[in-house]
Amino acid sequence: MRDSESARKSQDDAEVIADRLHSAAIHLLRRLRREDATSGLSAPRLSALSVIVFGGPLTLGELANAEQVRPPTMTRLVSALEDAGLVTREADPEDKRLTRIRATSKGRALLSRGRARRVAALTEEVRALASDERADLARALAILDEVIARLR
Amino acid sequence: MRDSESARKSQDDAEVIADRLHSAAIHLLRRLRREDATSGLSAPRLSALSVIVFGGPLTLGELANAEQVRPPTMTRLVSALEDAGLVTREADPEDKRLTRIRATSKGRALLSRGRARRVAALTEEVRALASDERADLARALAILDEVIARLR
DNA sequence: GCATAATCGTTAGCACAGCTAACGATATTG
DNA sequence: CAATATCGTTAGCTGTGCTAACGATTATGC
Repeated sequence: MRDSESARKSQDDAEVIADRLHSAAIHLLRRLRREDATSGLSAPRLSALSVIVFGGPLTLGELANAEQVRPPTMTRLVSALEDAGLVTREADPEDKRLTRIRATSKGRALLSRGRARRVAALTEEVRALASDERADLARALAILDEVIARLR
Repeated sequence: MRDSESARKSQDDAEVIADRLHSAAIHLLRRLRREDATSGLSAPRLSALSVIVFGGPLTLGELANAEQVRPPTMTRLVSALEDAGLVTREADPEDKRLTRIRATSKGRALLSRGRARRVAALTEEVRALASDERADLARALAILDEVIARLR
């Protein structure tokens, strides 16, 4: 294979892979939306709660940043979680502009209890894979995380 | 490692992988939403158009099924594409209940022209990967496609 | 053959997630 | 101490998903 051909092919590959990633993400989320309903929380709310639980208390801005969402969007997500009694808002005594968001015990409980169930269907399918396939997937996810992080 | 440990670990792995997949899909789509705006079409519309262009003329039901979406949702997606002059609806002469949806030349043009641009940022990052990383990703996508298909 | 049942796509109406613009409250700075 | 910057919220828009209900058409059963 000549160099120019090789270069073109690698370029096509990148495009095809990007396309397939895009499509896979769309279809995966459409499927999971349904399963998420079982735990009573939508995917974005669950994702935000997870960050709050595992990332300790955070300000709303930090949270919006972590979730790559604009502040008004995060305000609403947090309000929904607060209404459900899963997180609390408390004013920072140092800087009263800030709102610290903290998970309640109920929020932590829901997350650990729901962890198995909320992506149950997906977990089931992943579990059914051969171990080398699972390894491929895990390796790809590490790569993907970096790709996504670099997309800022 | 004892068998029970091994079994538990593989179970945990499946759960962790499922979680990470979920999270990666959410964040990837949030990032790509912005890029899609460049081509003037949202991700779901682009995805539907792609199926129409490459899958030949389809009925609305077939399309909804292919995209794993309910008929009313697909009706609206198709209406938007039709308003943009990218697809046409035509009644089936055999069975007048059916609507055949076909891509216009404008629709085909947009897709091939926009292909590079619409996931440009993602393509860029994928292209920047080492070739073995790209291979990992491609292999994982094949596995992922099957996992998603089995999620029905 | 004709009434009944099933199928297809649409409409209506709801919930939710994303965005920008604009605004008060608080901190920082000149 | 006045002007400016930052933080979070509110208001209002667009878009995607759903279910329920409905007309139009086709298939079925008597």
